[in-house]
Amino acid sequence: MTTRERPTLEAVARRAGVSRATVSRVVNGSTTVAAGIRDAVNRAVDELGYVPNQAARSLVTQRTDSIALILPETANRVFSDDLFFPAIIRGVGMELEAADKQLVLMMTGSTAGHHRVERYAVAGHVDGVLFASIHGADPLPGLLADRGIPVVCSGRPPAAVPYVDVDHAGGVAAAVRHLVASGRRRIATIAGPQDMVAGLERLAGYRDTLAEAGLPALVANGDFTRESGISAMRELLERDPSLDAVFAASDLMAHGALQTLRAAGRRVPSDVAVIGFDDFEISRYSDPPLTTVRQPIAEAGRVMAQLMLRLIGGDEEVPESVVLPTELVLRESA
Amino acid sequence: MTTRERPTLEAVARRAGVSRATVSRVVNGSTTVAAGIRDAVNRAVDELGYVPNQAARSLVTQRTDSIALILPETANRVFSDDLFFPAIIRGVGMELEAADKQLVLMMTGSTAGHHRVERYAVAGHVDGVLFASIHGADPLPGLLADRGIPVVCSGRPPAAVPYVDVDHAGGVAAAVRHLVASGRRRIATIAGPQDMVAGLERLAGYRDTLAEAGLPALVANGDFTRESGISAMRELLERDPSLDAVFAASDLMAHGALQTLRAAGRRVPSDVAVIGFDDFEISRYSDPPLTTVRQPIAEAGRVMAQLMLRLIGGDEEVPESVVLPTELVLRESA
DNA sequence: GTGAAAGCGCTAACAT
DNA sequence: ATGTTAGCGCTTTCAC
Repeated sequence: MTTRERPTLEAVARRAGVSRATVSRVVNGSTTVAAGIRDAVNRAVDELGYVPNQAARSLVTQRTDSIALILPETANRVFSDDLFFPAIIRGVGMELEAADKQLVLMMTGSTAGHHRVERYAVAGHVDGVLFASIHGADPLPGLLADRGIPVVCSGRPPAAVPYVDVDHAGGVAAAVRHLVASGRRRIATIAGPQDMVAGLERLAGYRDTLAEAGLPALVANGDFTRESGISAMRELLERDPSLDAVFAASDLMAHGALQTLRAAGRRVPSDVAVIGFDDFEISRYSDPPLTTVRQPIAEAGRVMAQLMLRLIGGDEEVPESVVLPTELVLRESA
Repeated sequence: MTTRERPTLEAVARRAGVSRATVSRVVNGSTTVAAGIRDAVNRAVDELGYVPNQAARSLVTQRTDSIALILPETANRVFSDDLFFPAIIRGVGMELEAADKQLVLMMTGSTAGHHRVERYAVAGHVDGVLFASIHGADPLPGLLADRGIPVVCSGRPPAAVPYVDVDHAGGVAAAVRHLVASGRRRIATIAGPQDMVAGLERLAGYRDTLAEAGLPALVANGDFTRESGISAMRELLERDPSLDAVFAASDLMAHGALQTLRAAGRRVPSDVAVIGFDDFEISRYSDPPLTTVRQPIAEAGRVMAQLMLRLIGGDEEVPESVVLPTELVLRESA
């Protein structure tokens, strides 16, 4: 390892024949420096390959210019073929890049991970914390907010912090109404995890819309994964062989349902209509292509990042919440 | 914003009636502190909710306990349905978590991003840098290494830095030999991008193994994406309608090829055998399920992280490279 | 417009 | 075993 000595402000100052203060001004783009001196300093910076030491700078400015995005899941879950996290990371990443902030990704499936994140944020490693999804009554967002750390959540959070969400109820209502309108009468659902806002609200939307139409509910539980979709669909077929439609709270579960239906000899959509939720790429390539509710996940990520930047910027007018629209996308499965 | 004052070492010391040095010792787990004092200090820490300021600590220790993982792609590419990056992130993440190091993910599709990363690393924000995949003769790994920053790459890098790779040639040879052994004689390939080691070596492996068997090569170019697989397969069918097998350098391209073949009325595997490379989940769910070369991507990530930890730890014996085995996984498509 | 000087909060010699 | 002291590299008043 070369472990070459990094040049300091001091070294640049000596080389340019000025004081440390002046070098600092030039490096930070202050306008009150004579052009000649500025050029001399810049030359010295280039020659020495000087880059400011971030720790020293943070120590005095109390800023790090980086933002954490917390994914409260294990790495296995975050980077499964569930494309929710990738999308939200993409959205947040684009926005932060534009603002020249560094994105620090943290996965916290374990309790130990949870603790690490808390310490990390409180230690001042980041200027703010974004939460990508929340399970149950996770205390972390509230804890950090109490510590004075700017926090923004995706999905309604258990604490009073700003959040961004999508219109689950509206999307589900559109899906279920579409099924009803096309003559389906035994409409089942495969619900998402009931410790997450997305799971809860999609199930509630299903129940409400069915009740509105005077139709009975039929619910099996899943956890958004394909495997859970496969087994939930089996359970549903067993409990009501006459069902003629199913709304799955995620595309992956809908995809699993498709497999179970095929294995059971049911045709989609003639025997059973299927609708998913997400509009991931998989829904275009499944057999048959999946009718689904599109939710703007990357957009939600962007908006989260925007809110965070405003919080950090000391903006007083930051909205408490932003809800983005969803949209039913019709394909062959329903 | 509560922006509550964070307690400092000084505050804890006053409260516990000891010196700052003693508090520092307790906080950092030094054993040379009397039990009574240690308890008093810990009590003060708890009461005040003290957490060490990371910037101050880094400034003196010259360590940050975080490691960057560079993904030299746009966010769109990293988190497409190409599961290469997720797998490597998972592997790296697990290993670093076990070592209590923080993983900092950075995507650098743009040139601007490239520059940001260089400054970030040189500014001492991280103790070392991992590269997840390299395009062409990317100068960044070499640049950072020259600066004295520990670097580990995935895939043979353009500079003399330690790297981890998988046995592309061996996997491809197994695939092509399997096709030859099952009687195929017009074996085409859909190659990966030729500015990446993985693309180059898989194509070379294809050419070598075919030459060995005395069969002619037929090559179309792709970029690992499904779309490129679709169009490359069209091109191949046009150039040689009699082809009876195709080896695609990625599962996604193989999946695209499957679609084109179906659209063209060819049956798989009876008319045309198809083999992919990756063994992503998609290969189990495609129609028909895909024979493919399994590469241990997550494992490669783990090994990268291990090498990095050893570099940082000052280990003299760090190997220059580690090559992991690949394996042909037989399914219905070939 | 530029320099001198005072810390930011912490760790690590060195004394005791 | 504990305290004293000297910085780590930078930004930022405050003088000039």
